[in-house]
Amino acid sequence: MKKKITLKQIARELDVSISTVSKSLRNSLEISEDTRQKVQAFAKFYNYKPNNIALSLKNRKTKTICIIIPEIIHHFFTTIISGVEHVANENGYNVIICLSDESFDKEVINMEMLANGNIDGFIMSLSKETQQKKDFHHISEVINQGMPVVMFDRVTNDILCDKVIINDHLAAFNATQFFIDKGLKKIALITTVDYVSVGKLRTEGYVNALKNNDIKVDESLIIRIEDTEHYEDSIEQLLKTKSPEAVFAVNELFAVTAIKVASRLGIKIPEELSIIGFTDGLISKYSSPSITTVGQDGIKMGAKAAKMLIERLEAEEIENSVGEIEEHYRTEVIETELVERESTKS
Amino acid sequence: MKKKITLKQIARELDVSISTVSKSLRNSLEISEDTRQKVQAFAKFYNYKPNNIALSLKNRKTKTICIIIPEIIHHFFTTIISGVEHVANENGYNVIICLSDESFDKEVINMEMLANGNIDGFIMSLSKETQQKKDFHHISEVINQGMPVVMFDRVTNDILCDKVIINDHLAAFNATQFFIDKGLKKIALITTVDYVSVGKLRTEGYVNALKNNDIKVDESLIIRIEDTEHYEDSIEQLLKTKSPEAVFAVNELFAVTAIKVASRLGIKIPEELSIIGFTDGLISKYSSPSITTVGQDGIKMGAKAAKMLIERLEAEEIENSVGEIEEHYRTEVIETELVERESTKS
DNA sequence: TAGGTTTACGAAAACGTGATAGTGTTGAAA
DNA sequence: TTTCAACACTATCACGTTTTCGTAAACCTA
Repeated sequence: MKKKITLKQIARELDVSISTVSKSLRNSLEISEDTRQKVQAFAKFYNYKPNNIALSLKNRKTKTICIIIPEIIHHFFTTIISGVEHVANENGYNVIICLSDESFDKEVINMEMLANGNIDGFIMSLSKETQQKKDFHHISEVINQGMPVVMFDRVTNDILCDKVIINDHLAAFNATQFFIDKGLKKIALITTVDYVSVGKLRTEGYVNALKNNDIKVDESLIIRIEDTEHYEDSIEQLLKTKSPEAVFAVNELFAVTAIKVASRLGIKIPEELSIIGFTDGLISKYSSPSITTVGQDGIKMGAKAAKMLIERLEAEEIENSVGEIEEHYRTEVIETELVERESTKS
Repeated sequence: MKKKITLKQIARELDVSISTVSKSLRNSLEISEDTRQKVQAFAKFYNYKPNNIALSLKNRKTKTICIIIPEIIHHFFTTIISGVEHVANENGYNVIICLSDESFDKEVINMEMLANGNIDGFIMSLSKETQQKKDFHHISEVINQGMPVVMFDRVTNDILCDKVIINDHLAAFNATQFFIDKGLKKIALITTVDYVSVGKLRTEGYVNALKNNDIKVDESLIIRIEDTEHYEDSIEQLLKTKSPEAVFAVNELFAVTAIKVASRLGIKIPEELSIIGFTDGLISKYSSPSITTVGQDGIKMGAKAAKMLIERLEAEEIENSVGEIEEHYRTEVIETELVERESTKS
């Protein structure tokens, strides 16, 4: 077992100073051709590679970014990671992932931990608990220390920073309008409780679409699901007692569950019931019937977020030498599109 | 914007030495009660937290581990991450993820990059390309430098290290035997090309189960799918021309595709065709009919791998002070179980 | 040959921390 | 009065880099 070699060891071995070794390896003109070659050959032979931690300490940057997500066993977040990772790697950055497990405390601990030098910036989506508590001090603190943060999907207006979102409101509006255009009026909504920002926005989009078409909003057609809940029964109740013509579900799981329940009840899809879900994941694609869904491109979203973060990081470097910091935060909107499949009439 | 404060700044501010500050904060008895309190109050007020990078440099360990996976948009690997992350966090470790995208080069680059001080150890599953090339020099090099590696799922015998696997052979054997016990004999296999280690093992398990029951292995009932391939047609061909009674697929996607094709062809499941997949992911669960599958507990597997790695890291610390290193590598086998659902007769 | 310039290298500081080894003052025991 | 210990703190080093500054020696110029 041969441990990694350091500049110091090379210096001792070749009987020159550490500076000389360092300069030789960086091809400084200060060093004679002779010495340079000697050092480089030696370094190559012993497979010298600079220690990244030492470099991080010296340069005050780690070339590592952290992405905090509420859940990883969730196709959407997986695609986000994929997008982030790709862009990060292209720019020489590593990615640390942290899972908040939808918990406020874990989110705080992770951020505080990593903010102490480990990383250069954060990309994050808020946990449910954080959104519920509306406590964002850990985020503002980090930003205050000069570390850039980019939020995506589940964001908040209480924090000023770069953001990447989809237009949840519009997407839900369009999905609902899609039903209406097909002549369907009794449209049910399966959504989350209101503190989940995207759930709330999607609910609003649904409501507005109905209002816009002079359709009365029937609260009994709307079910709001708490996360822990066993929601299959609620959906069954809805389909049985209300027999809606269409169901708009704010995520994949709700949509596929609606399909399961419907087929158990002998309701034909899409003839008797049309269904649109949210998030174009594997489930929607491989379910039978496959599910028409609002596609949100996680890869694009993750890539955008990473790009914004890295741009800010590189900009910082210049600013640091120049002087004043330009704090102009942007909010990027990623477009959605309705992916039509078998769960809706064509 | 107030940047993070350092020991040095506190020292200057309070007009004491850096050592005094450091010791005060670590509650050293060398420092008077008075000074200690003063320093601690000041540090708390300015929210002092030690810089992790500096600590890493000093202690020669980063409390960070890296997990390299071939793909993230894949439920199994996602559960692995989840398992690793959980155990890592419990033990105060951070997790860096790297995606090899099934590419040998990316795997090498990632490892070489991070091996230079960034992390304390690796958890990895080989990329397809690496398995194909059978080139593992990057891994042995890292191990040679004294950095522990734990391999999971896609492993190789060419490298000596800790491993976590499932008994792919036995799992496939049992799944096939399950069909046979139901009186099915014409059993098709949808598998991967042979260089994917797990694919190969599962194929062998299938073959052995047949042989064990004196059923002739019919090569025309076996299709081997290259990753890039558009495999839907091959499956359709198989079902149409061979009309098997059962299909054993070595992953979820192959299984669900077989179901799609079968229902398009009007083949009734499970009456005319039984299907068993591999990996108990969301697709198997939410497909209609839902898919009977060989469940491999990714969370348990990831957790085990993380535990093995961390144990080795903590052991190293002791060894370093004691002397000789005990290199006794273990291979843990995670049990699988058949999750029966609608795609097989009960 | 004195003065200046180039060449080729080394010393030291800095990044932030923690451990080890000192140091000066005080008070008490011999 | 001397000696020694206890106390409360400081100096220094080390981790591995890079970079700035300094400086011998060699060379050139007038």
